[in-house]
Amino acid sequence: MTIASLTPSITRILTAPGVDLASISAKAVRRQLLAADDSLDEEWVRAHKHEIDAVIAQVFHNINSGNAPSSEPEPRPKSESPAPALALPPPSAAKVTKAPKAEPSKPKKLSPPAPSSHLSDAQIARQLSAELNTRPTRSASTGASSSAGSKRKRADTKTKKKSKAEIDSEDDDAAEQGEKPKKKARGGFAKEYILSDALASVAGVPTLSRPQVVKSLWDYIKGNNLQNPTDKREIICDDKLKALFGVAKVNMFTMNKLVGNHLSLPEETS
DNA sequence: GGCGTCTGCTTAACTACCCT
DNA sequence: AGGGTAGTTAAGCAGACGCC
Repeated sequence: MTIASLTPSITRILTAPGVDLASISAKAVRRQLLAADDSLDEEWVRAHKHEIDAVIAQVFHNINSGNAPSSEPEPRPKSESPAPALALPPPSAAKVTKAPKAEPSKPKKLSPPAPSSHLSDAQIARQLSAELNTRPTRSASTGASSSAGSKRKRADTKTKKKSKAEIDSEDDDAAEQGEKPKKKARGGFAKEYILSDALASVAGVPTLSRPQVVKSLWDYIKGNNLQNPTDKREIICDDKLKALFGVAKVNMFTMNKLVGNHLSLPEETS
C-alpha cells in the first residue's frame, strides 16, 4: 500500500454526491477511506497521516481548480466564491486540518459580516441563516443536510457558554417578571414538558424543559455515581433508570433520545 | 403576490479525540 | 498540557427561494 495509491479513493470521496467541499475535513476523508477500504489499516493511516493529508489536499486542490476527474455534483453558486473557503487548505499547507481553526466558527461558510458583538446568539444565527439563504445553499445542502446537521455543533464554545448563562437568566427574568416570553427567544427549548412518573422521580419535579431534564438526569447520574468508570459515556442504570429506559446500560447519546419518550406536552395530557 | 418548503441556528449534558 | 471539536436529541424561529 502506497500513499499515492489512495488518490483514486480520495478523489471518489471528495467528488461523491452530497460532499460539501467547503466543510469536509481531512480527518473526515481519512475516516471515509478507512470505512471504504478494508485493506487499509487504521494504524498505518495514522502513521502516515501527514502524507495522506497532503494527498487529500492535492486532490482537493485539483478538484477546485477544475481538474477533477468528473462530475462535480454541486453547481457552484452563481456569484462569489471561486473556490470554496473551505476546510482544506491548499496543498502547500501540507497540513490539512480541520477547517478554520483561526475562525472558530463555520468552517463551511462565507465569512459572515462580523456580527456585532451586541447581537444575541439568536440574532446572529438568523443573520447567518439569512446570509446563507441568500445563496443557493438549498440545492447544495439538500442531500447534505444530514452532514450539515452533523456539522452544526461547531458553534463556538465560548459563545455557547455565554449564551447558556444568558438563557438561564432570561428564563429566570421572564419567570420573575411574568413577562411574556418575549418571542421566547429560544423556540422550543424553554418549553416545559410534563415528565412521566419514572422521569419525574429521577428529576424530582413533574415538569421541566428538555435541557433541564438532561441536566437533572446528569445530576442524578453523577450524584449516584452511575457512570461506567471505564467508559464514562456509558450510564449504568440503577432501578430508577432501568424503569425509565428499560435497559441496564445506556449510552449518553441514547439517553438523550430515550428521554423523549418520557416527555409530553401539557396540552397532550390535559 | 402568496403560500409552502427548506435550511441552519439555538440549548443542555458529556467524553474522546485531535491539534497547537 | 490545554483548548477546541465532534457527536446525539428535541422544537421553533427567521428568511430566502420555488412554485402556482
